Amino acid sequence: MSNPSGLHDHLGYWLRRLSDEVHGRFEAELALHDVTVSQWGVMASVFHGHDTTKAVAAHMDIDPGAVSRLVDRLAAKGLVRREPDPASRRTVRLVLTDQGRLLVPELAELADRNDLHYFGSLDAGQRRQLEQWIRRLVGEAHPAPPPDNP
Amino acid sequence: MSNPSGLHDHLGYWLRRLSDEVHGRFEAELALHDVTVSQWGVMASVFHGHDTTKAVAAHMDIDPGAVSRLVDRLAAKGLVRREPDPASRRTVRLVLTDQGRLLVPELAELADRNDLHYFGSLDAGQRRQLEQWIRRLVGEAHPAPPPDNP
DNA sequence: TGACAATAGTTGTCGTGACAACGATGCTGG
DNA sequence: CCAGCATCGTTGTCACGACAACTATTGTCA
Repeated sequence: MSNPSGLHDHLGYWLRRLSDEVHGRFEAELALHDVTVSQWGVMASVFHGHDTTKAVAAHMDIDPGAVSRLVDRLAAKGLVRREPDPASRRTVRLVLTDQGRLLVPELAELADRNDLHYFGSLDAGQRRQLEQWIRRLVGEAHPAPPPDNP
Repeated sequence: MSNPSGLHDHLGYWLRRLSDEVHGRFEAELALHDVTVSQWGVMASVFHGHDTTKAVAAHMDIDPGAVSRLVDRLAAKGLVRREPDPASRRTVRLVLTDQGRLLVPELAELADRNDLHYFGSLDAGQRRQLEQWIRRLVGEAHPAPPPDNP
């Protein structure tokens, strides 16, 4: 037995490895549309009704600061717009431009295909099992942060 | 059915999510020793005989450029040294300092515990199954780049 | 109501990793 | 032998995400 343990002895390493690969391939596909994976995440979030910096950050599980800068880049490409919220001057409403809205289904298609490309070799049951494990493990270690109750 | 698909509909998303969490918690543990996860990766690699920029990059599956900068930071902390290779002036030998070598087993211990913290709720069989799937999926999409045959 | 706390968003700074360009060195075949 | 190619390492540049500090606003409660 090799003491101390090495990189490859940890599931965490293989997890990152697979995650990076899936991400990397998707990134390459999206590049043809001049969009990154994270940027797609923002667009998809807004499309599905998470139209605020905070909401997008929560949905994507990343930092609001990161979202802010992602929106900067999407705005520069004319895919997303920031609009004032009539109800509060503190919040910013995120809106897809026409161009952006048209792009979303196309990119979602790519996302679906990418998922299938990587997990297609598992049968439906295995895939369900894998997803179930992952979703269970996610958050299991959380001290359960209370969700925003509006 | 919601057309188009959203973020959470993809296994790739949950994979990244779990990977980030495992990584994030480990990062916090390592921070007490003033080391990052990637930096630990380099130290562990060197400890186990991958004592070259290229070798470390291959072992960690990241860019050689990234390794170079990680070594910069580790060198600044006095954990790793760059030494000339007697056999070739083109290669750089990476060496753990005494301080660095002493740290490795301690950090490996943390890595082990972190893995257990996240995957400990799966029984041994499930854990084996999960690792087997992940390792199979990694590289399955590769066009199989020929490894360096020395 | 008016001070104080909480919240939304942005920005500064850091470490990371991909990709590409580059310089230095080593290798190989004519 | 040496011209040209391959390889190693480093560096420039970009996008990303964490954390923290800060501004502007909104909410609370005494």
